[in-house]
Amino acid sequence: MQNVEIAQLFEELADLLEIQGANVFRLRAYRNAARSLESMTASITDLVEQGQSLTELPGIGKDLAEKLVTIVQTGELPQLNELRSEVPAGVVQMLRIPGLGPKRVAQLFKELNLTTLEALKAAAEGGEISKLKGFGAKTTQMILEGLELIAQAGNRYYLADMQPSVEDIVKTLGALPCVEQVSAAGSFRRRKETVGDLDVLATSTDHAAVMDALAGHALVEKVLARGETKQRVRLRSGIELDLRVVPNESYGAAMQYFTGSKEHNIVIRRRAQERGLKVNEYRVFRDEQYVAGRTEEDVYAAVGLPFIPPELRENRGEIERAERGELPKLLELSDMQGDLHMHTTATDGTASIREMAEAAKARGLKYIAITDHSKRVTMANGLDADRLRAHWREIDKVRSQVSGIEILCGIECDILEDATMDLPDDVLAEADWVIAVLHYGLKQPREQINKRLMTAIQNPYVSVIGHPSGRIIGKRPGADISFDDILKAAFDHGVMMEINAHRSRLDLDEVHAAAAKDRGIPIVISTDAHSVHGFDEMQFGVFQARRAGLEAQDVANAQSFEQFKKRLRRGRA
DNA sequence: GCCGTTTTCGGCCCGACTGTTTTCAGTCG
Repeated sequence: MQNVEIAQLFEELADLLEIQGANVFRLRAYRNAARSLESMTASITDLVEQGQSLTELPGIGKDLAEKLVTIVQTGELPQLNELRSEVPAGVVQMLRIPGLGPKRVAQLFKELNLTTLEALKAAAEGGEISKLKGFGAKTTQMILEGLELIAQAGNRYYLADMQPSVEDIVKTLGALPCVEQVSAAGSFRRRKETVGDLDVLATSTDHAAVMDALAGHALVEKVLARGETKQRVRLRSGIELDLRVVPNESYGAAMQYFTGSKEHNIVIRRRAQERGLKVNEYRVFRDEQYVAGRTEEDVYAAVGLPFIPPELRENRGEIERAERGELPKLLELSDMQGDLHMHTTATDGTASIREMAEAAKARGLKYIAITDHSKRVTMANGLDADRLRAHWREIDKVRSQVSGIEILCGIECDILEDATMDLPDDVLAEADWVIAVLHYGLKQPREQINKRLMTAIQNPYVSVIGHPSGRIIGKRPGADISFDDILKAAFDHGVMMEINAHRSRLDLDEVHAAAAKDRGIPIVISTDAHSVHGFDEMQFGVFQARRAGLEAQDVANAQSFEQFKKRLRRGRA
C-alpha cells in the first residue's frame, strides 16, 4: 500500500471520529500522522516489512505505530471498519459543504437520520432542516448552495488556473488611492499545486472602500460574508476568495499569518510563547506592548529566525533549518537556461521544430531538446524508428537555420508494460537526450512498476525519467513506486529525474524532488510544451522546485549548456 | 493520540464572522 493511501485512512478515521465528537487533539494526532506519512519518501510498507521502528517518525507514537503495522499486514484497520459501520459515508461527505462542520453534520445524522447527500438535499428543500435547533433559513440556503458547489466541481483548483484572476484582483485593489500594500497570501503564495480558496491581504485606512472595490470587480459573482476586517466572495470560476484589510503596521504580521501554512504557524506561535511573546494577525506583542509586525522579516526576527520563503512554510523541517542558518537559496525562474521536454507537429504538438526553437530562443532559453512521442503512444501519432530518424534529420536542418540556441535530438520513449523500451537500443543510442516515461499500465503492481523503471534506469542510453509517477493532479493517482529504490538506482546509473512543469502534472512532487536532491541526483525541470505557449508552464515547475528546497545548482538545465553537457552520462550530447 | 532536560501528566495557536443564540456555538483559515 502506498503512503498516501495509508494517510487517507488516517484522514478518514479523523473525519469519522470528529463527527462522533472525539477529542480535538486526538483528531489532530491522526491528521498530523497523515501529513507525516505524505511527506516521507521511505515506504511505510517497506519499513514494516523490514521490521523497523515506526515510533521514530514524527507524529507516530506507540498506538499509531501499531495501527500502521495492522494496515500494512492486513490491508485494513478494524477501528476504521467499525466507525464506518456507525457513520455512513454520505455523512462524512457532508463535511465538504462549506459551513457544515462536524457538530452540525452529527446533528443532521442523529436527529434527522440523514445519511446521503441526496437525503440532505431533500430535507433542506422540504424545510425539515430549518426546524432543527441551531439551524435556520440561512443555514438551509447555505447547505443547498454547498450541495450545488460539490456537484459541479471538485473543491480544489490548479494554482496555474487561478493565477490570472488573483493577479487581476491584486492589481485592481493596488490601484485604489486608499490602499497602501496588497498581496496574495495563503496557499497561492506558498505556490501549492492546487488551491482550495484564495487569500488577498491589503492595508488601508478605508476598509469599506477596499471591500466595495472587490465586491464590484468583474470576476466576483457574490459576496458571501462581510465584516469589519474580512470579506469573503465567490468568483465566477466557483472558487472563494478571502480579503483581509489591516492597518499598515500590521502588514507583516498579517502576511505571515495568512500565508500559513497552519502547521508552520502553529510552530511559530509556540516559539513566540516560549519567548514570552504572542503573535496574532496584527502584531507580535509582549504584555500588550507592540514588538513587531510591519514586515514579515520583523515577525520572524522576533521569534529568532531569518525570513523563511513562503514556498517552504509547511513545517517540514524549514524552521529547524532556518534556526541553523541553512535555508537554501531557492531557484529562480530567471535561472532556467534550457527546456528539455517538448513536442512538435511530428506527434501531438501544434508547432514545427523551427517554431518551437524560435519561441524558446525568444524567451531567452539557450538550449532545448525536441522530444516527441515514441510509437506506443498511437493516439499522439508516436514515432517508430524510421520516422524518428527522419525527424532528427529535420532537427539537424533547423539547427543550421536558427542560431543562438542549441537543439538536442531527443525522444520521449515509453517504457512498455512488459518492462521493455518502446524503441530498440541502437535507435536510442543515436539520440542526444532520451526521456523514459510510463504512460500506460500505471495501475500495475509495485513490483512490475519497479521492474519497468529499473529497465529504463539501467538502459545506458536513457538520460532522465520523465514525469516519474504519471499522476494527473486531482484526476489520476500516480503509479505505486518504491521511490527509495528508484532514486538509489538513478543515482548509481547517472540518470536524472524530471520535474514536469505542466500544471496538471508537477511530477516529481516536492517531497520526492527534495529526496532526489538529497541523494545528489540532478533534477531537470521541463515544460512538456505542446505549443509555443507551453513554455509559459516553466514557472510552475520552478515553483514546485522551490517548494522542494532546490537551488540553481541542483537543477541540470539551470546550468549553461557546457555545464549541462558535463552532467550527461558519458558519451552523450 | 503525541510529546517532553523545567513536565511521563497536562498541555496541545488564535481570532473573525455568521446565525440564531439572549451571551455564544460552530465553522473557517
